[in-house]
Amino acid sequence: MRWLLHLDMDQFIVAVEVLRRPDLAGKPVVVGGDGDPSRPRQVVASASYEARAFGVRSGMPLRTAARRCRDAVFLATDHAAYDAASATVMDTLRSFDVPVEVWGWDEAYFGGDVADPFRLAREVRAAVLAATDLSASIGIGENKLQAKIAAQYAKPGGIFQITFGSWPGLMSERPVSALWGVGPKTAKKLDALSLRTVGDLAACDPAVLLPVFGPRMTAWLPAAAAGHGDVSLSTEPWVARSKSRETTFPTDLTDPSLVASHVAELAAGLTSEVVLDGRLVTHVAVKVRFAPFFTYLRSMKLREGATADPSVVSAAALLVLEKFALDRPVRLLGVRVDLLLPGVGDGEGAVGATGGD
DNA sequence: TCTGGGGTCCTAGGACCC
DNA sequence: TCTGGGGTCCTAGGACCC
Repeated sequence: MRWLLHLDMDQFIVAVEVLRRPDLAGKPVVVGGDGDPSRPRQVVASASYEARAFGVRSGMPLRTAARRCRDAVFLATDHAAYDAASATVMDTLRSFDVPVEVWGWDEAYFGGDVADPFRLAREVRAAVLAATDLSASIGIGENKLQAKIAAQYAKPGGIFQITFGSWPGLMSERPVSALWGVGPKTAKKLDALSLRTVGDLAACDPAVLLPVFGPRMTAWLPAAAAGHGDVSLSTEPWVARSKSRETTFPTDLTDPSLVASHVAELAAGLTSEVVLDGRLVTHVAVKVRFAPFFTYLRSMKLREGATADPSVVSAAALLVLEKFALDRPVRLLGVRVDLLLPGVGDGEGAVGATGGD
């Protein structure tokens, strides 16, 4: 029988920090930004269960977190540490004889044709704990959606199984937002159609969805609500489609020449990084967030085709920047470069598509 | 709750071509 | 010629996730 399992590390970022600071175990810990909650424009990346008990949530401003939980210990985010811990977790998972599909720092799908998924889950959980001292929860399902949701039921540190048989009993009364892929906007649109629970959505006539959602969503929503999901496992290493970097300034930028130099630097820096991975840049996008919070994105395909030249990309980024009227204080600047997929020609330089009939 | 950073995918409209 | 029926490319924006 084919089983999909989902490994989900428990409060991963905080857990990695506590490994380095064992004295913090069992305490309210909040990780985010530079770890200084007195500075504005920083948010919570991860909060320990003890901090969550005070209402601290990821995405919340650090200042708010500090107000809600006076005794919390605040720590700066340390991507390199999470990268390293994640690599150990995934290597451990890959040491089992099953396909593994990594989903970010702290999640992975695995499994396939396994006789005893609970046994596999127990062994994986024990191996991860032994290798990293980190706790994982594991969901078992007949597809990825079921496995992913099962992992939430398994938290913390447990194993939980969902099947088509148990799905309605577990999910029918839950809000549509419990489904992976249904966010606040979609939930609101569904609410306007009086579709509030997963059960409502599973039983609805797709014809009522079609005017509000596109054909894809219309097909997907009721299927997901009935517990259907992807059963494939791709072991292909993840290939980035794009790479971006953005900065929120502690105080707004008002000098357009500073804005321009910052954009040029971001673009050149990103290009240098992706070139190290043997990638070429095809498009460049510039993101500007004006005070108080108006965000715009403008982009351009590189006229000269895919390039590895940082100066070409930064010149293009400046061209894109000209699409903005920089007449207001700038709160955030970002640059994204889109990457040529390896093994794909970009058409530039290809001979004579002169065609015609 | 004055609201980060890094990603992916989908849709829609306009330009342009045959 | 006052008007069609595709198709593709490009950009903007929306939505979602961790």
